[in-house]
Amino acid sequence: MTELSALAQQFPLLEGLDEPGVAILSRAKQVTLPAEQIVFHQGDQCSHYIIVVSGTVKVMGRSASGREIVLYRIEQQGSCVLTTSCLLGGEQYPAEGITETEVRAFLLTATDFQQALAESAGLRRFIFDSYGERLAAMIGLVQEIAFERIDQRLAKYLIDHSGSGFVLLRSHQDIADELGTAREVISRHLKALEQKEWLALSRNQIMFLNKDAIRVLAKSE
Amino acid sequence: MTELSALAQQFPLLEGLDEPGVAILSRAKQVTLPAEQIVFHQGDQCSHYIIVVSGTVKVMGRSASGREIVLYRIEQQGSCVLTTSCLLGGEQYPAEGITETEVRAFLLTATDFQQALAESAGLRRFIFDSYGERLAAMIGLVQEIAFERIDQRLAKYLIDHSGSGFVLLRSHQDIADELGTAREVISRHLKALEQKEWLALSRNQIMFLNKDAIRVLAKSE
DNA sequence: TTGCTGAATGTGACTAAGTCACAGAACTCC
DNA sequence: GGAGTTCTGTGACTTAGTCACATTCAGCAA
Repeated sequence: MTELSALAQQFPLLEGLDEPGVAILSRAKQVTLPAEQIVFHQGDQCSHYIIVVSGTVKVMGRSASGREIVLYRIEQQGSCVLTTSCLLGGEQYPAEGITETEVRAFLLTATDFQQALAESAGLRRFIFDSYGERLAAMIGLVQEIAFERIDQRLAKYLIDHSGSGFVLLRSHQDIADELGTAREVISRHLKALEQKEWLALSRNQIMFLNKDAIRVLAKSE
Repeated sequence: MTELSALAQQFPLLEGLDEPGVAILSRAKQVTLPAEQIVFHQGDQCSHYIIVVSGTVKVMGRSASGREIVLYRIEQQGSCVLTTSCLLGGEQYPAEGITETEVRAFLLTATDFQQALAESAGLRRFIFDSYGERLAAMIGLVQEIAFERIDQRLAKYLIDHSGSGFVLLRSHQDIADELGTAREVISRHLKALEQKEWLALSRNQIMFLNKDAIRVLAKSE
């Protein structure tokens, strides 16, 4: 319980959480996972419900031919997972989860999870919100893949993953895996942007020369 | 209430539903929508939670250039919607819903919906299950679009939408809109299948000559 | 029956994306 | 400073998507 209250500072969910919710969370197992750790495989049975306290978990799909695509991220400060559907439906994970950073998380058993849904309005709300965000994001992703051009999606990626910086340290393969396409495709588009003098490329590094132009490309095309 | 019990026969959810659940559903507005009716637009605010009793609602996205893709269907006998996330988060629909057949449905207000979550284990279970199925289906769809070839997806479509019959009445445009691609692409692939003598094509009609071959194509390729 | 109209389908030419098979560069670690 | 690994570049080719039409078909009206 002291540990819980230590967490509260960095974990807004806990602040003002109702009594039953606190009780359930204090029963939960707390785990710390190192970076690059596989949290669940495609095809695994789910056994626990995960609430991420800090760090990020990347959820991705993999094709037979070895291509990958990032479906979404379970982000720092609170979101949760598709564990839900598996847990309740007893189904298998349709995707793979990998920590990107060190991750601290709560693990709830199926029973505790059901109880959380039944008894804690706060947790219920939290779980539903995460679920909803995820579904909306997936709908957006489907439309992006189906309708948008790679150069625009690439621009969006560059903007989203560079924050306010002017250098992005990432290999072409990393980017291809995020967007669900082939490395060559990314290499060629990056090269085209370099020829426009919007970027400067070197091994594992992309430097922005004209970030505004990229930003415009990311918006509408 | 008499009306409710009349529904119970065809609507498994009601059978054995707990007391609070029945109370909430009996307060719900029941509506009947004609076929081809728009249920919600992309960008609409959500105001109600929908539970479909009979008929199907098709949920689809639309691109700037006019292409469409079917995200999923809200099916006969019970499933529900992404209304959930909008309702709770006060967000907008990221997609468009259209009835494919005449549809009978319950509409719950946001308040009743919250109450259903809090008080009825049966409804909560129902809502969560639908949610989970949907999310899993969307994850599958992302991977299908990102990784699978059109001919395989087309074959899958033909098999899934023809049931046990040997004729499918559908235009090429309809199929393209379902799969999120262009009509010409579908026309060409269908023609290729006709040349293999697996199909016979005529206006608005596809006849199977070798359904097993199509079935094989749908599986692995 | 004929002719009109709108919807559905066919086709060629072209651009974009994805695959395959390498070649070459750049880093890491003895 | 090699050796091995990872990353990037490139050409040739297949598949998918776009564009601009031509053609065909069904239904209806004259």
